[in-house]
Amino acid sequence: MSIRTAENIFETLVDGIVAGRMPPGEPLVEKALAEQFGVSRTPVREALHRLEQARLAERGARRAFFVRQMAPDDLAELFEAAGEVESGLAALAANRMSEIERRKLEAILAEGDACDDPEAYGAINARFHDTLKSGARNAILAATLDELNLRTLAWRAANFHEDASRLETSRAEHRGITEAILAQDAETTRRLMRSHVASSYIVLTDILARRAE
Amino acid sequence: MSIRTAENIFETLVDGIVAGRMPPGEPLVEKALAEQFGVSRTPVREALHRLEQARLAERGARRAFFVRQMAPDDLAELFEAAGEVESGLAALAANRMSEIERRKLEAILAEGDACDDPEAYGAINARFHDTLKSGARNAILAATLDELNLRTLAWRAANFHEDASRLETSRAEHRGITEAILAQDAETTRRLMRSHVASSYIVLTDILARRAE
DNA sequence: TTGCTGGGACATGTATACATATGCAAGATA
DNA sequence: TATCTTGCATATGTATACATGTCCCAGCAA
Repeated sequence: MSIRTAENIFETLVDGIVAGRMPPGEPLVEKALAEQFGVSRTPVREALHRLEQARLAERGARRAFFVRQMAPDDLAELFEAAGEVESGLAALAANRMSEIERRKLEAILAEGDACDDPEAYGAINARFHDTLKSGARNAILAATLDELNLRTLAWRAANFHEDASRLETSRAEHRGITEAILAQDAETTRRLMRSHVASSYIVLTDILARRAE
Repeated sequence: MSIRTAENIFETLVDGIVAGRMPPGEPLVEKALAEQFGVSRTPVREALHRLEQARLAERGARRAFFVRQMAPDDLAELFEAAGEVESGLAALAANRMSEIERRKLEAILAEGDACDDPEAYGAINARFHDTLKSGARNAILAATLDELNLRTLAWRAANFHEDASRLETSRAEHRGITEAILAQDAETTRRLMRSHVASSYIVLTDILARRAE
């Protein structure tokens, strides 16, 4: 695997941050990264600027780059924002999903019910949310959610891994959302999805609080 | 006014696009812009990449940059997305605005009622929306709306200027939103704001349709 | 001891030269 | 004549050298 383009470098860095290999606060120095990837500073520089715009990197003294560090308040805002956007998408999806997509959603729900492995469930969970996202027929709003989720992912990865205890709750929430969508009840769908995202935020803060003890 | 930094070039280009001086489809060539601004290609290149990320520029053949051209469907999606985000912000604001902010909102409303100049009303309108945006206490969601609005602004500027006929309708919608906020009724606020944004979209498409005749 | 000042180190910012890719047109060939 | 090839024009992509700005620390003075 040879990294030669700015695009590849950007993706590699995003992956490193989202996966937690590059923890918040880690310095990102153009020259060092250039040597590491075997390229000049130019493409690295471009990748770092894109990271900054994606809010995955921030700048400190000497305008130096670092992997972004988020305060707890920022995290609350981030999840709240993601909740508003994703619940908007879900409400649109309730009105617009095709019969085939509704069937697919039910199938994914059933798959989740039959799954006890947290890691596999994570993949099913992603497909559930992706189905709603594409069912909303709004690529711009979907891209907006993706941008926000990239940041929540980065935070989660740096702090904790999937928790099996939440599995049953998540299943129940997904079931409620699915039922609201099948009933084409947009406002109920919106409310339940907002609550679902908020609930995942609460789980996260609980884990952090327990760890702090 | 001497332009020397990438930041300044970016802002200058954004302003040119949003104000409609650089119409959709206009080619953005690194070398030509560099000469025009009296700098090298490097900062221009950086500015163009930022424009691309802000979705104000797009790339065509030879990876060349152009001022972004939006299809009517994209415009519908864009306004729908902005409506979801801004209505979310408004709903949050209904629960969170301070007494002082509520008074300010009423004052701005009264100011708008007493104003008949479309251009001055535009400024008052902006203050109305800004007050809600800051009242929501979520900087991330507010920034998300700003990004989307930059794109709607670019589109509007390239196509039409403020229309006096909509003034009375806008006033009535603002009044409804304000009343819902004073009543701390988040869900009504959300609904009215979504409808308000949709209404401005309809006005825009009407103007375009009439022009096409 | 404390505070100010100047220089050096180090990071990003910019300029410029060269590399690469692609669309287009002209010309050769079937 | 139609098509394929080849070369050029032109745009961005990358490498490298130099410019700029700021933090830090050493050293001197009050």
